[in-house]
Amino acid sequence: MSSNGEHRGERHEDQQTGGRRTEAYGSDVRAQLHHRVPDLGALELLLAVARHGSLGAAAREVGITQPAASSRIRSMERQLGVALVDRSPRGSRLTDAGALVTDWARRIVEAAEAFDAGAQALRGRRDSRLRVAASMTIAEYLLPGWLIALRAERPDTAVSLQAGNSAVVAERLLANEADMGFVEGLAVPDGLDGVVVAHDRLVIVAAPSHPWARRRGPLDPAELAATPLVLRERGSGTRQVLDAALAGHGGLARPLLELASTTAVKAAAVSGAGPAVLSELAIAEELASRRLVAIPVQGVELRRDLRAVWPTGHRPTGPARDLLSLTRARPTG
Amino acid sequence: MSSNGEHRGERHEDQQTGGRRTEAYGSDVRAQLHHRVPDLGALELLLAVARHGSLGAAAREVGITQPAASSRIRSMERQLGVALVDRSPRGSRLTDAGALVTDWARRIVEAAEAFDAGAQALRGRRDSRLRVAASMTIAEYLLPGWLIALRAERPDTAVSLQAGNSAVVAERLLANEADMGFVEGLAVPDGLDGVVVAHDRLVIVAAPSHPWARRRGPLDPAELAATPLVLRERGSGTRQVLDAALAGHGGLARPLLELASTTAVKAAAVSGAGPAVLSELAIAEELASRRLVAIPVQGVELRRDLRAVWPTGHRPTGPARDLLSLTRARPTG
DNA sequence: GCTGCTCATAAAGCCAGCTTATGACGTCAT
DNA sequence: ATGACGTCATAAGCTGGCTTTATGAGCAGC
Repeated sequence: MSSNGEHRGERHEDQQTGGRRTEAYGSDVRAQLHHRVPDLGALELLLAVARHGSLGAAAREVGITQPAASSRIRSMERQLGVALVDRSPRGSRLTDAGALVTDWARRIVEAAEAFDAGAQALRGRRDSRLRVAASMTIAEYLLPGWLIALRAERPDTAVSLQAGNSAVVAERLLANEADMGFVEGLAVPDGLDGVVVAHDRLVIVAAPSHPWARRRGPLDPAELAATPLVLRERGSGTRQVLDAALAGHGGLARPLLELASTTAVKAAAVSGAGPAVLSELAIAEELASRRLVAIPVQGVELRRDLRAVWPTGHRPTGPARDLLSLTRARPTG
Repeated sequence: MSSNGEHRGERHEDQQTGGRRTEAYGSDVRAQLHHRVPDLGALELLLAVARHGSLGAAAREVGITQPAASSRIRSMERQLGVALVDRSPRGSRLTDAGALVTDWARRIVEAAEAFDAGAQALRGRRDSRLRVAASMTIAEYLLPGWLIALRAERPDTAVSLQAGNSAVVAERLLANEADMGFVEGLAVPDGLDGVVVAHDRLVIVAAPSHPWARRRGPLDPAELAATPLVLRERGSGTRQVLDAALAGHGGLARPLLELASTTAVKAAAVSGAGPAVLSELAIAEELASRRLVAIPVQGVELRRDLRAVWPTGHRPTGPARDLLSLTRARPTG
C-alpha cells in the first residue's frame, strides 16, 4: 500500500465530495454532517430505548441516569424535527417515524462496530492471541465483520492486524510474526498453503450519465479491452486480475487514469471521468444510491479468489482455526 | 407498521446484543461504542485530512481552526492507540494504518449521510417540493440512497417522506397528499399506475450453528414449507410473498415464531431460534459477518417487485420524475 | 535571510451533557 | 381509597472536552 498514492487519490475525491456538499449548503457551518446527525451515544441510547421500551431502562443500560436519557432523546427529537418516542406513564414506545429513524441509526451503529473491531485489532498489542496479516481489500471490507463474529463466539480472543500486500503477508507469516494471513490474487505465495475463503468479482462501473449505462446488451471483452479505463496502478491486485483476464482479448488499452487507491478510482468514476473496474465489495454503496452503474460484460471471468494462508505445513490451530472456520465456506457468491 | 410489535421484537434483540457486549466488557462503562469510536466530527475531519493532505486545510474545510484540528486528530490517535497521520513541515499524510482507519471511518460517515437524508425527508416540511409515500422496506433500505443521489443531481429538491403499508401509500396518493409512492408486494393497488423500479428476493437464513447451514444441496420447497420458521406476522408484505410461493407445495407450516418487525425476526434468527425468511436487503450485514447463513432453495421464486406508483393517469412530472429516473432500471439483480 | 507554508503548545472561555434532587402522573395491589 | 412502584419531566449546578487566540518552531524556495 502506498500512502503517497493514497493521498494523491484522496485529493481527487475532494473535488467530488466537497463540491457536492457546497452545492447543497453553501458555506454554512451546518454543512457538516455531525451537526445534523445525533452522535453515537445518542443513537445507542435510542436503540436501547427501542429495545427496552423505557427511557429509564435504556439509561441504565448505557450507564447514564434517567434524566440524562430523557434530555438526550428530547434534544435528538429537536435536532431532527421529528417525534421519536411516545412517552407514557407506562413506558416509552417508538413512534412510526421513530422506528424508521432507529433502523437508520442501527446502520450507523453497525458501521461503528466494524470500525471498532478493526481499530482494536490495528492497535496490535503484543499480547494478542491471534496475529493476522491481511491484504488491503480483505482488511478493509471483510475482516471487520469476521472479527465481530469471532468476538461473538470467542470474546476473549485478542486479535492484532497487519495490513499489506501479498508479499508483506507472506513475509510476516514466514517470520512467525503472524499466525494467519489473508491474500487476494491469482496464486498462493511461495512457502504458503491456503484455502479459498471467499470470492470477489471485479465489476465494470460507470457514472449513470455515461453512455454505457444506457446500453442494452452486455459489453464485449474486446470492446472493454479497447476502451481507456480508470484503473488502479499496475501491480495492484485488481489490475493484475484484469490484465490476465483480458490478455486473450487484445490486452488492456492504455488507461484513462491510473490511481493508487480504490477510493480514488471510485471517486473518479463517480465524477464521470470514465468507466472504471472495481471490486464488487468496494461499490455496493455506490450502486445502491446509483452514483455508479454496473455494466455487464460477457465472456470474461473477472472473479478472483480470496484465500486464507499459512506457512506450508503449519495448519492453523487455536484462535486461528476459530477464525478460519468462521470464514470458510462463506456464501459470498 | 405496528409500533407495539416493533417494541416486542426489539426486546428480543436486547438479550442478544446486550449479552454479547457484557461478555466482552463486563459492566465497564466503556462497553459503550461511543467511548471507543471517535465521534462523527472527528471522523469527518479525518476524511478531510486524507483528502487535503494537511491538517490546516482540513480544519478550514470543516470550519474549525488548525490547532483544534491538530488536537482532535491527536486525541483520536490516543483513543485508538494507533498513529494515523505522518506530520511533516510540508503537510500530513495518512499512515498505512491511518488509511485503513479512514476507510472504515468512511463507512460510518456514509451511513450517517443516509441517516441524514432520511431524517431530513421525515421532518416533512409542508413546503416540500416532492412528497413521497413509501412502504417500510423501501423507506428503510432503498430510499435514503435514492435521496442522496437526488440531492447530488437536484440539490434544491426538498423531499418529505411518509412511511406506511401499501394501503397507506395508496390513500395518500389518491388524497393528493403525496406526489409519488413506492410499494412492495404482488399487485399494484387499485387506482394506481406503476412501474417496477427494483426487485427484492426473500432469503432463507439460519444461524451458522443450525444444521441447515451445513447442508450440501439446496433446500426442497416441500421441506421448507413443512418446517416451522421464524416469520413476520400474517399480513406483512414478506409473509404474503412467502405464502403465495409455497401455496403449491403444501402451504406454510405453523410458524415457530411470529414477530412484528424485520429486526425482531433477524434477532431471533441470529440468536438461533430457528430458520427465518427475510428480504435480502435486510440481511447483507449479517451475512457478511456470518451471523447468519443463507440457505439456498430450489424451484421456488421468492422474488418480489418493488414499484413506483402514482394515481392512474397522473404520470410523475417535475421532481417526482427526477426521482423516478434515478430509481428505474436499477441493476439490483 | 525572508516569506510562506507546515504543525505544536499554552492559556482561557464556552457549552453540552452529566448528576442530583425533586415533582407529577398513572397503575396496581392491598 | 391509599400507598408503593413504575413511568417521565424539570431545575440547578458542575465539569470536562473542544474550541479560539496567541505564539513558536521547523522546513522549502526564492
